[in-house]
Amino acid sequence: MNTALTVLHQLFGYPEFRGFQAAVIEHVSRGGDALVLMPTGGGKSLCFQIPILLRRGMGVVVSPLIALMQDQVAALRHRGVAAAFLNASLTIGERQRVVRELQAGRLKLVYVAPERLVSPDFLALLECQHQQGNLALFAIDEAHCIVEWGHDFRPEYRQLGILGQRFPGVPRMALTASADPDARIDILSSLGMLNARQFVGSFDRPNLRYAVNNKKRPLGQLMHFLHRHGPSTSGIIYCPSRRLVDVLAQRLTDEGWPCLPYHAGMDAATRLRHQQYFLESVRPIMVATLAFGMGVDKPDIRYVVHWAVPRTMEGYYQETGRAGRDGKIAEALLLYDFRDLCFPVDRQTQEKDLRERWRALRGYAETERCRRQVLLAYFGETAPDFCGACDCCDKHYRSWTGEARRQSPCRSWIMSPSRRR
DNA sequence: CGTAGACGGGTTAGCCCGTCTACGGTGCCCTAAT
Repeated sequence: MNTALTVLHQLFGYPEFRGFQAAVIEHVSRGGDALVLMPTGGGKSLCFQIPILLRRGMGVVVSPLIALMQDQVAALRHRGVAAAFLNASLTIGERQRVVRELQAGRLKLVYVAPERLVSPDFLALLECQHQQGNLALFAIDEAHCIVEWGHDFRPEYRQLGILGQRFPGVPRMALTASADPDARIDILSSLGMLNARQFVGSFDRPNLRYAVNNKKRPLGQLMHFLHRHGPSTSGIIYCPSRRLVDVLAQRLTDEGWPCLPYHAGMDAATRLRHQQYFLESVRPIMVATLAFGMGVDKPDIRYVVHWAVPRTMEGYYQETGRAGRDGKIAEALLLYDFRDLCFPVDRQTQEKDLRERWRALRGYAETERCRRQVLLAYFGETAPDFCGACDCCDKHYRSWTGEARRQSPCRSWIMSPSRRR
């Protein structure tokens, strides 16, 4: 491990490894497969970058977004590492140049989307390297995409198992910040990696305060919340539809709040501009669909509000997890209406029992117990009965009207998900 | 669940109204035709 430590010091400039980084790196550098679960900001990238640097040949990193590839490659190049990405943001000429470098063995890391990775042309390229013993490692970053996107949205995510068949002997890792025990099994079986060693860190984010308000007059509740935080505090408001994003952003703007909309129906230039404004705090409130967030690394986001229940607990954990990266107190508020639970049903949830998903979200929103405990229990983690920092634990917590936090859980008992089809 | 758009029936002018159905939200990839 001395060499890993040397790389850490000299290339990345960190004094020491955190958590189980060193254990992962040792295991993978020796050729083992691994599943790594680490909260965002826990240093996941190092877990595959260092083994790639230590092993012979080139590492292939599967990444879901061009923006993520660009960020990571820029950071690596800045440190003098021969890294590149191969994707549609490059011109044909640039792509050809990257391919030539890859063939010549001059690249240490290459980042690609799953769509390209499983294409016959790219597999043939890798085959050639494999025969020369030049494949160091496959890393599937943001591996929860296999579960969340692979079923209907980006099916290539479920074809990555081909790596184990085509390139035997090359170690593989899957890395993510959110996967419950079922999702972990799904990821590993889909990749054909059930024997991989699992490294599971704690999901707890101690500086996040969780709260749920029953949704009554949501705009009023939101305004109250925003006033409490003030106009120069940065936050994200997640909405369930593009239309609602547009309407709400306009409404808040009319009321004088410095906010901007963000969703995938907007043109690329506008989206980029709005993201830049948000990161630079010129417009500290982002009203967005779930399109906004992956790869957004703004440390001082002080709150995340959900206008409606998100689609999954993983989604809720990821979206709220974008607050408080700086370690200071941040708030996660959910405006809960039971009826919002009933709409987002997609193909993925047919596989993982709909009732299960439904029960988890409802259980979180309606619990009388500590919300942190409920959230962590979903990810298979035990936690104390009392965190002292969620609305259930904090006796002084009052919802926007000042009423006691405990409210009757609307019409919850009448309907059940089985009513749907 | 809520909503928007399509459709058909009842009429007799261009149109209102009820009912039914699909959809909501994510991003890679430019793989064929001028």
